[in-house]
Amino acid sequence: MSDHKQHDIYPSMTISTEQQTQKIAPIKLGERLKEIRTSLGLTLEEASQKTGLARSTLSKIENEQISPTYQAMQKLTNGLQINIPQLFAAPKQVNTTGRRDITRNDEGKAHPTSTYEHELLATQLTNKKMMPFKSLIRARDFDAYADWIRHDGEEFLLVLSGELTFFSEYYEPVNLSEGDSVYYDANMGHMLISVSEEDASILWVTAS
Amino acid sequence: MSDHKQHDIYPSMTISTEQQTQKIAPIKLGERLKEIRTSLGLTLEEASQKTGLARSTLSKIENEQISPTYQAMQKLTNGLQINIPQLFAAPKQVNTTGRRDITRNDEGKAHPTSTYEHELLATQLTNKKMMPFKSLIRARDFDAYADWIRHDGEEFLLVLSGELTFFSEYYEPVNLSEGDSVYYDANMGHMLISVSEEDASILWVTAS
DNA sequence: AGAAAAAGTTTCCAAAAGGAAACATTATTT
DNA sequence: AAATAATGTTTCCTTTTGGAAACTTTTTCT
Repeated sequence: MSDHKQHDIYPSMTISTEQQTQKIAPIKLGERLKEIRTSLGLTLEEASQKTGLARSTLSKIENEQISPTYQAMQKLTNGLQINIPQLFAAPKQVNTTGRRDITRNDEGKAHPTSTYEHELLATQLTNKKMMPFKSLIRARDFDAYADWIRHDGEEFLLVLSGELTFFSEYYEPVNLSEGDSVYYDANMGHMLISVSEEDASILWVTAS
Repeated sequence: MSDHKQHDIYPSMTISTEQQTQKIAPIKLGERLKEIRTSLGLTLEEASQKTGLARSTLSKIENEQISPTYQAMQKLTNGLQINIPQLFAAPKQVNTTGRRDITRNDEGKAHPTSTYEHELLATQLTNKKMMPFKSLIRARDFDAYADWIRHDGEEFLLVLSGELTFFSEYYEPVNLSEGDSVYYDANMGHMLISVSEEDASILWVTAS
């Protein structure tokens, strides 16, 4: 399946693709190292023994007098039991807080396709970890789909009404009724087909 | 609110805490750099201009003949528009695939508390990005809670039946009816109270 | 307070990194 | 296929790093 096609069938992806890019501060390495060392309660001498770097070298790094080589940085991370991103990541992650977005029943952002009728929820918020939406499953037949739907991340769905069949690449098809739910890896091919009289309605939440 | 108390009230956290630790391979820096450079379609000369590092230096780094200094690595990441973790992270993240967990209606894992009656979903799967559960809101009063509920991550909830009031630290209380949904940062204090005759039932999905 | 010990900084030098240019290899053009 | 251009590697040399030890500052003990 081409990427283009995938977007046609699975428009939500363009939205759920909001990547939570790890905030990486171009931090002062020296300061950071000193923070780490002192928070571990280590003296330069102790850190020296743990890392195999000379006491003097550590001092110079902490005071930004030299720029350590990758080799030295590896000794640091190994010796102090931290990973490299930690060395650069600012200690406190930018924990977003205080955001809230209410979506009233049926007042989501419509996004119809040939197979699903999506209603995107919480569209006022960007940079979310999850992308929730309700969908009406229009597809009634396997052939409605060109190919498996496949995309990054994990997906959870809950049947709100009606009945449907959940097809997936590595499992037997399974019928789901109101109240049933599935959690699955979205890069495993999957597709849904309504089997009740009315089109089945589901809640879908994606995270990648 | 003490952490301990929070866990009493909010048992799901112990589960949703499954942290997706970023897999970090102690990778061969040279190989990785070459991968990045070629994938950008750059020659050593072009990369040299973008980064400000000599062509010869880049060559030596790629062939593991020298261990670049932090300074050099900063020039690399700036010039090639990547972030430092990217330089170390193995290119292909361990994309789990093929997992699937069905939870039939009312067959989740019960987890009652004084204020909520949780039914955890998809409990067969570990290391999930999201933690879904249905909850019956038993609380009828503000006082049922010792304090705001607050925890890491983001939360999405959809009212399945009944009516409830959503209290949060920075917003006016708001009433939610069947079909309404909210997305919010979970480290903003929050709590729910049923206001319909029957206890309200909701679907909750947490991601951190 | 003074002595002793511990922690941190600076100096000095050997070892390694980084750059300019020569050299080698691969692709492109005539 | 030879000539040319482009890309990548190696050499040579300067600059910087990293370590041992001297030195300074801070803490602890008498």
